This record gives sequence, C-alpha cells and structure tokens, in this order.
Amino acid sequence: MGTAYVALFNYALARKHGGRFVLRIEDTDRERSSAASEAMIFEALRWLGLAWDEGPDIGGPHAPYRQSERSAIYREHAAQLVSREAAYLCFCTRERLEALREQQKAAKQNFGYDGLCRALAPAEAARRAAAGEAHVVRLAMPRSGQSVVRDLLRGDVAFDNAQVDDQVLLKSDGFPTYHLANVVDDHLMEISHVIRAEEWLSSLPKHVRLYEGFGWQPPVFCHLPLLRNADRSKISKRKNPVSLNFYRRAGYFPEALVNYLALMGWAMPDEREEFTLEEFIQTFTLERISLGGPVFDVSKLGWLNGKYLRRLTPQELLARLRAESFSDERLLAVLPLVQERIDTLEAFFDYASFFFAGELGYDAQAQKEMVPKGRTPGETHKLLRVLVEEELDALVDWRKETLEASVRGFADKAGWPHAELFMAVRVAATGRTASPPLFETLAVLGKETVRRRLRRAAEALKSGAPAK
RNA sequence: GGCGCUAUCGUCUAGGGGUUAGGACGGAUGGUUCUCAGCCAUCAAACCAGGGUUCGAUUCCCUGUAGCGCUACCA
Repeated sequence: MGTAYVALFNYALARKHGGRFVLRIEDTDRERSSAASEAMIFEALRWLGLAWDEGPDIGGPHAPYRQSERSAIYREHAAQLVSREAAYLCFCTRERLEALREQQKAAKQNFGYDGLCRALAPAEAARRAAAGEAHVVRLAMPRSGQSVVRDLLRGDVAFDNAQVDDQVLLKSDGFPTYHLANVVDDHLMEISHVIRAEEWLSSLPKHVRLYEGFGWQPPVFCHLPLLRNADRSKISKRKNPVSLNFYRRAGYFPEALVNYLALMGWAMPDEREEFTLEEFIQTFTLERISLGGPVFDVSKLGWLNGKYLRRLTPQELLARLRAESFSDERLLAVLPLVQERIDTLEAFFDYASFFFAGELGYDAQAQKEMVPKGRTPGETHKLLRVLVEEELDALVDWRKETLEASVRGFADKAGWPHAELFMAVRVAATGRTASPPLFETLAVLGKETVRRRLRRAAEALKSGAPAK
C-alpha cells in the first residue's frame, strides 16, 4: 500500500508535466528481495493503472533498472568517492560495531560509528583491502557544521553534521546500501524529483553530501507523509491489511483505491472527493500535499468503493465479478475441494460460502468449538496469535505442503496435539467444524485472508465477546 | 537517550490575521420504503497547551506537550 501511495504521486507528477515515470527495483538486500516480490510490485502497479515508461521489464535508455544488476556501477562510484576522500574504507567487524553500540547505549551517548577506520591512512587501507581483508565503504560526513537541506514541502531543514552517521555505502558483500545506490541511480537516470516517504527525511543530509561528493546537482526532494495505522503508527501488516492483493481479492476496485489514496494528504481545490486518475493528474500539484500522517481508514475506502460499484451497469458488474471473485481460476481452485462434499449445484453456495466471504463472525458456539477440552480460551487465544504473528507471518511460500509442515511443527513446539490445533485453526479460518482438508483450504483462501481471520478469531477468544 | 518532522471534529480534510471554522467518512435521528441497502434531510462532533507579535489570532513567532519517523553491512 505504501509503495502504491508513493507511486501514485510520482506517476501523477510525471504525467502532469509530460515527464517520464521510471520504475526501478531497489533489490540490494539479498535477504529481502525475490523474484516473487518484484512480480508482486509489477502486478500491483499494473492493476492500479500506473504504467511506467522505463523499467526492468520494458527497458529504457538507462537500463538495467534492477539495482542487483548494477553492482559494478556502484563499486566504481564508491571508489571514486574514496579517492576524493568523501568516503573511506572501514574494516570494523560486526562484533566491534555491536559492542560499540552497547557501550554507547550504556553511556547514554549518541549512537553512531566512532570513526576508527577513518583515521587510517588511505594507502594503508588500500593495502589491507588488496590483501583481501573484509571491509565496507563508509561516507565521510563532515564532523562539524550544519547541513541545510531542502524539502519541497517543508523548506529548509537543518541537521548538525555531528549527528549524522558515517553511513555504510557499500556492504562487505559488494552490494550498495540504499543511500549510495539511490543517489547514483537518480543521477544517472536523470531523475528530476525524488518523491518518497517521510521516513527518508532524516537520511537526506547523507544523500545531499553524496551529491556534493560526486559534484552533482541534486534533484528536488519531496517527502510524503507516512500512511498510518489506526493507532497512528507507520502503516504495517501487523495492524492493517497492507497488501494490494488483499484488497483486490476482497473486491475493491483499482479506481476506488487510487481515488482513496489520492485523498490521503491531498485534496481537490474544490474539495470534490470522487475523481478519476485522469482528473487527479490534471489538478495535481505537489504543493497541495498536507503533512499530517493520514490514517488509512478502510470504512471510508468501502464507502468510496460502493460509489464506484453502484455506478456500474449489471454487465460491467458481472465482468468485475468474473475478473476477480468468480474468475475461472478462483472457482477452479475451490471446486475440487467441494465437489465430493456436495450432491447438488445449489449445495455449493451453502458449503463453499466461506471461500468467498470476507470477515467471519465467531459467536459463543464457534468460540467453544475452537477451544479444545481441557484448554482455556486464553491459551487458545495466545496460541493462535503466535501462530499468526510469527509462524505464518514468516511463511513466504504459501502452499498446502509448506503450510502443513509449518502448522504441524508449530503444534509440536507448543506441545499441542495436532488435532486440537487443527480444529482451532479450521473453525477460525472457515467458521465451521467441518471443512475440506485444512491445508488445501488455507492454501486456496490465501495468506491475507487466513491471517486476518485467525487474528479476528483470536481476538474473539480474548474478549469472550462475539466478533461481528 | 539524540536528531528530525508533524499537530483543525473519532477518521480524511478545506480554510486562513476579523468566518455562525466548511465538506466527506463514521455515529445519531427522521423521510422515502414490505424489509434491507441506497438515496434525501437534520443533529452531535475540531482549531493540542502556554506565552508573545497585533486593534484582533485557530492562522505568524517562541516554548512546552503529544504523535510519528530515523538512529542497521533493511529499504
């Protein structure tokens, strides 16, 4: 959701001014990046109708557009900075850095690199690196004075240089960090406007320092407010469905989602709340963005989506239904699980309804069914919660085999008989004690839906009151 | 802890030195109606606090408070 939000504003600015909207994949963290997550970004942006002019899949004048394929470029640029003494080699081990952090914490000092390796003579550092000693490249921030950086919406923002860390630019695995890769690519790809989330604002002095180090003209920076959970923390999957996939599955329309997102921190001059992407582009100006972090409010999204839905002709609605909820693909996933268990076509609707429903209710009866004999609602609540937040959260590959291994292993760790946990999960995920095989069912239901339902079920157990 | 950003109804926001501070979601009430939804109408609901500046501040400035973010060889 956050990516879509930022992409929308970037897209609108580019379209409004006849510019180019560039999609670059920042996959420099090998742990977190995968082909699957990249595919999800493509699919989500396409679904929303935010087409890019340059990108990994379509190429462009500044290819490649995947940072993982540009390593040589970053290494050259890092070397350039080192030769200009705008950066330096650092040989400190992770252990030393950790110890340093601990020490600083204990002494209530400011955190940050202490500059040990910065004192190394360049020739000495070069010798050690050439000898194969593991190292990173760090930014040499000035130790005194101020950096005054400009944000389009906030104006000049001042930072004491002493507060700004000597950021790692190139990791010991040879990959760049965001800071280096971003600055180098933005320059090379001729990016005029860096519109990104507010969480980057505190890194801006580092980035500006990098532009200076290279002798480059920095682009315009504009930091968007962060989307928030209802409790006002930065939006997260813990507290909100943030996957575009979830909303798509639930049958929200891309136009409605785009419209809603455009209302976050921005408003039409005439305060009109319903408008198309095209109208948004026409009217859009960065200057109208307001800075209070907007809470993502599903109920208002629902209202807006209802407006869009009711405007459709029955034919159009049918097409939507066929494209998403009742797609052949979806139905074909469900039918094999249901076929043996029904005798007539009409029985399908009763038996399979939970596959298509959104939230389930957990009345007193359902709560009783979730709690095994000899266990308390509290225990069951806690177990379901940990299952959702830890075990299932970490499960990237959502298939029946992986699910089964995961949940069985989890039951073992918790010391619960499999059957007891399975029943709790079954009732939580389907609302019934009888269902098709659990893991196939969970697989078809999808990660977002399952996690949402289990979380709700756990809540119901905790409060003891029926969740609606 | 340090640094930075932000602050108008519960939520999204408009506005801006003089306004009955406007709209939308949600809520309440009523109308339409066989029911529900929808639609329509009405109501309740806000300028974080304290100091300045000013004839006058919700608006400008300062301080405080609160929220958020950053403080990684994550982005």
